[in-house]
This record gives sequence, C-alpha cells and structure tokens, in this order.
Amino acid sequence: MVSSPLDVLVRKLESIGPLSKDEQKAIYALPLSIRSVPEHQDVVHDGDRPTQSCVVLEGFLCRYKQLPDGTRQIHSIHVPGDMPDLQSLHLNVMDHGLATLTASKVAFIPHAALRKLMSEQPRVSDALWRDILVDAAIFREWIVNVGAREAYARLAHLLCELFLKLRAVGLSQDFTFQLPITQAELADATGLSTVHVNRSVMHLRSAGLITWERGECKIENWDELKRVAMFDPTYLHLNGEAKAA
Amino acid sequence: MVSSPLDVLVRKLESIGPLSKDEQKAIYALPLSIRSVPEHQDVVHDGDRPTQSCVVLEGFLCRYKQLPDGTRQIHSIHVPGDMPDLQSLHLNVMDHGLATLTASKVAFIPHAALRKLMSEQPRVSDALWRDILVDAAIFREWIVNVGAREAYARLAHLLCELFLKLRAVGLSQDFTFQLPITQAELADATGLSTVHVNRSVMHLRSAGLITWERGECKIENWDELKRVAMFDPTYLHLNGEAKAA
DNA sequence: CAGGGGCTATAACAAATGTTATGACAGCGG
DNA sequence: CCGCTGTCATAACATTTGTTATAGCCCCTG
Repeated sequence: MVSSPLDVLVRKLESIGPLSKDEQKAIYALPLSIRSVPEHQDVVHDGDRPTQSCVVLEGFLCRYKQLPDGTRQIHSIHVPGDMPDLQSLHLNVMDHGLATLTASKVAFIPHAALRKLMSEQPRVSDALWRDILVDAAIFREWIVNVGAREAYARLAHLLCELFLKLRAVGLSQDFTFQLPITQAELADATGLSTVHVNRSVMHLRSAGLITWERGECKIENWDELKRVAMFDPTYLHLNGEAKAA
Repeated sequence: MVSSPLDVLVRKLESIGPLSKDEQKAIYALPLSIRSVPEHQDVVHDGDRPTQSCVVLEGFLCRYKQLPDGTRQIHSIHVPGDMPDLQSLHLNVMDHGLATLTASKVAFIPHAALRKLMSEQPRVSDALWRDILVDAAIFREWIVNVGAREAYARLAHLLCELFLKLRAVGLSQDFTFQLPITQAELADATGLSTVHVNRSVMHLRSAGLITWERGECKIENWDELKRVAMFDPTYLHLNGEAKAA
C-alpha cells in the first residue's frame, strides 16, 4: 500500500471512474509543490494567468466572485481530492478567485506536467475531463439551488452535497463530518443573509435533521434531509459504492 | 466561400479561438442529421443516455431541471452555434433536460464521429473542450446572477450576455437581436416570478435601457445596461473582435 | 370576422428574506 | 486572567419578491 499526498486525488477520481495501478502510478509520479495556506487567503486571484493547477490535500477552499457592490458570491466549495482550477489548463485567464475557507494544504502541479500526463495516459485524461464535467454539473445544481429552492431547502441541499463529496473520499463516517466554516460563508454560498442562514440552521436543528457544534456536523435524519432538500445525487455522477446511502 | 449548416458552429468556435482551413473542413465533414423541433419540446430528456450530441442551427434552446415541487429552473440558454449537450460524450447519463424555447433547427452528430474528429484534430478537440469550459464559466456567472443580484440587475445581466453571445455568431446588428421568449421563461431562468420579471422589464424600459417588442429586443444604452447589471464579459472568454463593444 | 388562448400589464395583498441592532459566548493574545 | 474579537443567536423592523386576481391585447385559427 503506497501512501502519497495524492492518495486523496486518486480516491476522488476513482469515486467517479476506475483507474488501473499503472494509471495511479503515473498520477503519483507528478511533480508537486506543497503549500500550507492560512484561512481566508487567496490561492489564485481573479485575473491571474496560472501556469499550474492545484489539488486540495487538506482543508476547505471555495471559488467566488466579488461584485462591484461588495457582495461576494461563492460558487463552489472544494474538499480534499478536488482540483478547483483544472480549467486554467485551457482557459488562460481566471474569471474568479480561489480562496481558502479554512487553513489548508494544497499541492501545485505545473501545467506542463499535467499536459504530459494527459497525453501519455488517455484514461487519466478522461478521468480529469470527467472531473471537470462533474464540476460543471455541480454548478448547474447550484443554479437550481439558489434560483429555485427556499432558504431552508437550500441549506439542506448544500449539506447533502458536502456530505456525499466528503464521504466519497473517506472523510465522513456515521453521517458525521467536519464543517469548519462560518454561517457568513454559508450565506455567501447560498445567496442568503447571515441572519437568514442562522434562522434556517436553527430550523434544521429543531426539526432534528442535523446537529452542528464546534465545526462538526452530523446528519441525524438523512432521508428527511434529502426530502426537504429535494436532493437527487445523480448530478454528482458518483459510481456505485460512493453513491450508496 | 463554403456554406454549410455548421457555419454557425465554426463561427462560434472561432469567437473563442482560431481554426485553420483544414480544421474547419474537418468540422464541415461531420455526418449530420438535421431535425426541426417545434417550440417547447424536449430535445434530450433528463435521464437519457445519448449516443449523439447536437448543434443549435436556428432558434433558442435551454437546459433545465424540474424539481419535485413543480418549479422549473433553467440553467442555460442556447443560441445558434452552441453545442448544449457536448458533455454527454463523457458523462453518460443526462442529469437535466434540453428543450426548445422556440421552434428550432438542430443538427445531431454521433458521438463516434465526434470522438474520431477530436482524436484526429487535436486543435479542434481543444476548441470543443474550451467551449465546454466557457459553458461552465457561464454557469458560474449564473450562480452569481441568481444568488447575488437583485431582480432588476439580474435581468439586465441576462440581456447583456445574450446580446454578446448572439453578436459573436453574427446574429445581432446595432444592438438589436431577436428575443422570442416569454417573460415566464425569463422567470424560470432568473429564479423570479413572472410578475416580478414583468415589473423589472417595465423598469428597464422606463429607464430607457432597452426596448422589446414583438420578439425584437434593442439595447438603447449599452453602457448603462452593463453598469446596472454589474456586467464584466471576461467570463465569456471571447477573443478580441467578438468582445469589442 | 369572431372567438379563444396565451401573453403582458397592473393592482392589492401576503410571505420570504434582508437590515440593523444587541447580547451572549467562546477562543485567543497580551 | 482579562479584555478583545469574531461568531452565533435573536428581536424588531424594512424591503424585496411572490401570489392571486383581473383586464387588455395580440395573434392564431376556425
């Protein structure tokens, strides 16, 4: 059993499609530069032209846009195993920022090395493209979330998604997972005010659907949470075992 | 000067990156089956496993999800030149529907032919991937739109985007373009009620920013429309001439 | 040419969500 | 150990947006 910083990336990619031992080895062979980043700090700035992409090893990151009127909208939350700026391989200017939500550990891989890997290992290339497409599928679902669900369901849905993403890379047992982010950040992700996020979290608690204390969240009633969230996991395109609930 | 049904696709791809004559020829050589589809009809159903992808030749299409409570959220609007289900090449199950907004003409291309094209013409492959990534960038902006902009700005933003997309494929002159869709459809796209869409459209008119009669929309004050929309076209990743305003 | 259906426009009212303010509490740094 | 700062919780109130209802209009079809 190897142990590499990129184990979590391999686990993530395998949650959406299988990889052979050779393909895994090729991923482990990627040149890395690993950086620890404090909380609330940009990893990639809006407007940058990156020459490398990153893998989340530990912690939570988000992608966001800041509007001229000061509001910030988070449009994705990233957990270990994610590659949040893979698109910069083909779109050279960043149209949004990438920042840490919590203190994180991030691995950077030069674009050149990724391109080489993708040309030598077509199935790894497919897996990475698939990852980008799932990323886009999650964006679509977020549009539905902020556009069509009321506040209570919106939060419930976000929790359902985070739970499955974390469980797919082995970061959740017994419906419990780390959720070390603030209600203000949830507000930026759901397009709600912090006050209303608080109201809705209180409501989820009093309905017995979740507990959430000191950064640890537990889903107490998964079926009911899914129901109120109108959650259908198809869009995550997880393979059989990662999707089983 | 050739004239092919796929001219509009070539124009679209060239609006985000150049193609050589040979590459264009390879695209024109794709096997097509062209279908006219009446308005308000599914082209691909949620849950389908398509074996072909389509190109919009004429008309307006949208991708959408229908929630259990009956609300429909549109998460993209597609115009001629777009390939709205290109992702089905790599994600085999549709997690959303694709439907016409207006009577449309659509060309279907078998996945096998697309895969062959992409393996033989790496730069066309890059262009198609780039198209998918721009698609994802538009999703991100839509999350911002429904999550962070008030109704008035939200509509303004949607009009800015449609205008630039249409102009990039030659379907707009003098800030005028066909907008043959209903306010109810705009409501589904912006996460607003039809009544509030109407209020906001009235407001845009009375502010002198647009006129919109019998399916023809004209932007009367582009700078001001962009300003109230907080519109920044970077996310469309258009090349120089397509982006000039 | 008449009738009907869908779309637009508008009003009155209801509900969801935002804003501002404040207190309690926990964690951290001096 | 104290005080600061950030976060959570909650209240009172403001605003935006949704809902229901209705009327007019345009366009299509018979």
